[in-house]
Amino acid sequence: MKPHHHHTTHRADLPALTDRLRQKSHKITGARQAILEILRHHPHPMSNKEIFAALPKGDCDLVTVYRSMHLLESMQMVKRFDLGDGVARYELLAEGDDGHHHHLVCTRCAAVVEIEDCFTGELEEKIAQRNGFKAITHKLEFFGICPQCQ
Amino acid sequence: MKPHHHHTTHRADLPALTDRLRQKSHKITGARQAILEILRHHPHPMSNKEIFAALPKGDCDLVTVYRSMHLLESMQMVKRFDLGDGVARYELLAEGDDGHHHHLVCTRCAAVVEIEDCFTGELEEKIAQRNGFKAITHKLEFFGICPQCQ
DNA sequence: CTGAATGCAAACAGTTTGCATCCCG
DNA sequence: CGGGATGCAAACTGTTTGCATTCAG
Repeated sequence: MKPHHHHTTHRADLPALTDRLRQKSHKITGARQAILEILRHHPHPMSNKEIFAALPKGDCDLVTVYRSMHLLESMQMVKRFDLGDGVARYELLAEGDDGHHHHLVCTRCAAVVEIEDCFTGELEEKIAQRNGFKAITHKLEFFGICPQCQ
Repeated sequence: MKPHHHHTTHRADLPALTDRLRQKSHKITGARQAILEILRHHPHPMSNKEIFAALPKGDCDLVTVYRSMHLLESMQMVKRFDLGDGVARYELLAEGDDGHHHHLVCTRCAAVVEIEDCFTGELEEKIAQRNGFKAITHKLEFFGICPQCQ
């Protein structure tokens, strides 16, 4: 039985992460290390502003967070999620992980639960064929009221 | 066999639409009629700016479009969709229709196809129970490359 | 006539960009 | 030392708000 990925995937150590930067000849800067360190300790999607706020005070500029997240996304070291407000949020990806999973978001308190379940590939294939589309992907997020807020 | 809803649902005539405004004692203004008329003739989700652009020149202010769409959404006369960019888009709803359907969006040309299929309610129930959430809903959108763009 | 609806200007939030300076490799 | 990375200011987009004016009922 293949071990569950789950949140252990977020626990790659910092050297392993910076190595991935080095391999693509990007510089290992203080800002990037600090950002990766934040993401490593945070299992749920974080917005740029949240990352910035979590950073040791004045560690880098908010703009640098934006630029870093773009870089990390293009390297597939993080995955971007849209949770319905117009705010980009990111989660660290394990190497080789495509990060395909979904979230269950409380509409009252914004608590987030990771969801591994998904519908079968058949549905996607059917939709692709019927409409002649290729390379189909999907975005799926669940919303509801969490136990605490009920 | 129940007749397919599909886009015929968008074809309610203007008087029927304005009646729904009247019933809730909202005023039937030129701007609102013009906006409803645009939506009626447009089967796919439209952004505020697109609606504004489609309006007979200078028919109303962009701000009025925003305010009108909020009103129509609160009355459940339109449904809001998020297609992944941070832009709100709206589709007219038939009376009593909850508008639950999804879209298949071309990532090259932004063409949109309405999708009626969805996964079974079982999945949602399972997720609700497992996590103790209530009143679960979901947002689901498909992305791919349309026949023309391939 | 009266409150709801509108137009206009301005504020806001999230994000991107230009440019001079800085610092990793 | 050189080019990528950063900070700062400013632009940009989508959206919201305040306020005086207008108009549907």
